Amino acid sequence: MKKVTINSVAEYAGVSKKTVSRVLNNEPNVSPATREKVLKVFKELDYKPNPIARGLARNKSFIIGCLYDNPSKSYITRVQSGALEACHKFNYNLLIHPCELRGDELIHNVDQLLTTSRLDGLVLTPPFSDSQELIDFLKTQNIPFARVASALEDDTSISVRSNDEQGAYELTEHLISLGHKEIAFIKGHQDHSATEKRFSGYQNALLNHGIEFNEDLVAQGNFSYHSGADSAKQILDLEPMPTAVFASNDYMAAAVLKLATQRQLRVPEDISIAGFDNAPIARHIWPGLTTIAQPVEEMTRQAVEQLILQISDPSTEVYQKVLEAKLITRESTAEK
Amino acid sequence: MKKVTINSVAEYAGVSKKTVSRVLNNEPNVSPATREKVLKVFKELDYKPNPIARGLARNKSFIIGCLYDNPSKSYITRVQSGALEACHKFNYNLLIHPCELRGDELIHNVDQLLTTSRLDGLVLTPPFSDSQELIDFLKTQNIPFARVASALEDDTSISVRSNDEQGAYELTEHLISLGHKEIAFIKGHQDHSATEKRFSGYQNALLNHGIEFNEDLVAQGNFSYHSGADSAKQILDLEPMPTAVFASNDYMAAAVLKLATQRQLRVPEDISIAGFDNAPIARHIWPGLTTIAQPVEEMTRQAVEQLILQISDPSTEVYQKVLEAKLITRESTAEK
DNA sequence: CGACATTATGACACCGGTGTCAAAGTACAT
DNA sequence: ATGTACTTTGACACCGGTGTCATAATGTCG
Repeated sequence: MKKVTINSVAEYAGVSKKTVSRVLNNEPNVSPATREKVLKVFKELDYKPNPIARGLARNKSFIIGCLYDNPSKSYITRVQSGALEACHKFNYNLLIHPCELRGDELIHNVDQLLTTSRLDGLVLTPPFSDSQELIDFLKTQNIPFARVASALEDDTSISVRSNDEQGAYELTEHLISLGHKEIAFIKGHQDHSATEKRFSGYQNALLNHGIEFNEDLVAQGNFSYHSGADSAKQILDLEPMPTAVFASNDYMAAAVLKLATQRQLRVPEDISIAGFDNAPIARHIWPGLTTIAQPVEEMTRQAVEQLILQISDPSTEVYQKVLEAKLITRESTAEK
Repeated sequence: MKKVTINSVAEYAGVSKKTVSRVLNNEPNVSPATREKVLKVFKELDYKPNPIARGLARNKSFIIGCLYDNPSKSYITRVQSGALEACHKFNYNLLIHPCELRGDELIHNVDQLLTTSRLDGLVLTPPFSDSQELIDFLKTQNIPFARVASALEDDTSISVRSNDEQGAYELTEHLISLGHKEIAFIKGHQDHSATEKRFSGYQNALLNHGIEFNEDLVAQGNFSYHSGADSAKQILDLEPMPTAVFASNDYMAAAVLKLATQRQLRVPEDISIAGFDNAPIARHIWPGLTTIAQPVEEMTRQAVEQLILQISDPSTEVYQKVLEAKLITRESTAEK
């Protein structure tokens, strides 16, 4: 079986390569008769244009890269799923590239990625979307990129995030409205801008409701389940024990719930627990976790969609958007 | 800033394109002096070969595609992580492509994928690795592929799986050894070959220990948490209630645990629960789930590695391997 | 030192498309 | 019939590499 290329199609149809190319790309100035004829040959020969050849000619790959370094599997898959949705809408494909934020390796690693696969653009997810160093590098490389879920101020690059501060504020307010005053807080990873945002949401809610902020109630996590387990120990060992715990994501909240249950504490009767993200685990455990739903897929979908628009027309205005986060109450929080 | 291509390098170094190409690919027959000179120019101009051009000339993309349709996020990320490990070892990249098994769309969808991105090979994960239709199609397309975690017999394609039947057998035996006789079973998705394997492992263990198989104790799930919740209801409503439940994966087991806890049943005192896969959730909940650890990353890593070897040398012998599954006991199972 | 093998190098076609531009064809007004 | 504008088409260069093959340079040996 011989390969079907634009040349064989042209020969078979009795027209020039260029005319075939015109039909292929729906370009104008092809007579209906010719177009018809070529299309028929496409079918007959089952012609499939070679994307690599096209890529070479147009200097495009129709591939978007997705960078991440995140312990949460569900977060990653949600990001991927949103990105894929946008990609497929525009006939792009998605290449995934997990790598580590830390170390001088990062820039080199990304450079390597760009070298080995001509990506048309890059989606950055936290913590990369917060890395000024990486952003600067990508600008020098002149490669389009979009940032997801980053609070970092940079109005020259596409950014879609959700309102972390607002979300944390609402959740804290929810706990306060249930009568809680000693509300412990588990912080996220220091490299994520969301970490500080969520923390200030918590602090501001306390402030506005006349509750004094107590540093002893704050534990430093890093978004991983493991760090949540450590923080849980620290918090549940406090005397007096706080009546509520607000963890910066659901995995850490799940870790608190696990330890609490192990210690025969009743949740929410003895202690209320809340998370952030509305990860699947939040509803896979009992009691279900009160949390803040962050529209991860939607953020990524929009970011990638805008990225692709930016790629096709670099003069497109830079898109920056903040989506709403939403409180979801489940069984893990209750009146004090 | 002008683009640095093989031509500019050649000109600058005062040699021909071809010589530059030789240096680039570490081909022999280049004098040390020339090689040195060209390498120096690479550095000076910061030359990066264009992978697309190379791809066109060699008819290769250095990209592997990964196909999946799986409700388990952790499974997907584990698959990806194993695949990436192998890819990066050989300087390949990974393109992900979730799609649905059902419907005539599948073949068309995959065909589309192959058309829009010249993949060098494809990794199939369940249920695709079990789809004879897809396998046949890929063979006609002459595109190399490797199957992960599939019990489907096909010794002409690369396959790495774990011993599902053995794993299920051991787990069931574990429950029996704890004194359980009424052991409910939740089956997985019908399209996965692992589903039947795990089921027969369960049945054989019962048989070999003189316990009569009782069809009423079997519920049909599909590996999703949701289906686990439905099956859990069915099983926990049985009278008398079984003393143990073996779910075909950890998500479904977690659903059983959740419902049991909701109903104030004590696990494992009132009922033992076990899963399969050793997904993260198995240790993120309390009590931790007794389960079977399946080396998902390792399976995928080996599969992709072999796939790449196959790509570089089609005469390579077809690799087929069965890895061991391992029993992990946690707190969710105990003496009857 | 000449005959011959071996190594080093470059010219050129090629991979399969797209972009540019000129030429040919067609429509319509004068 | 002729001029003009517009549509349709193809020739050819080009994207940035690799493969083939001829030729030039070097090494080896009697």
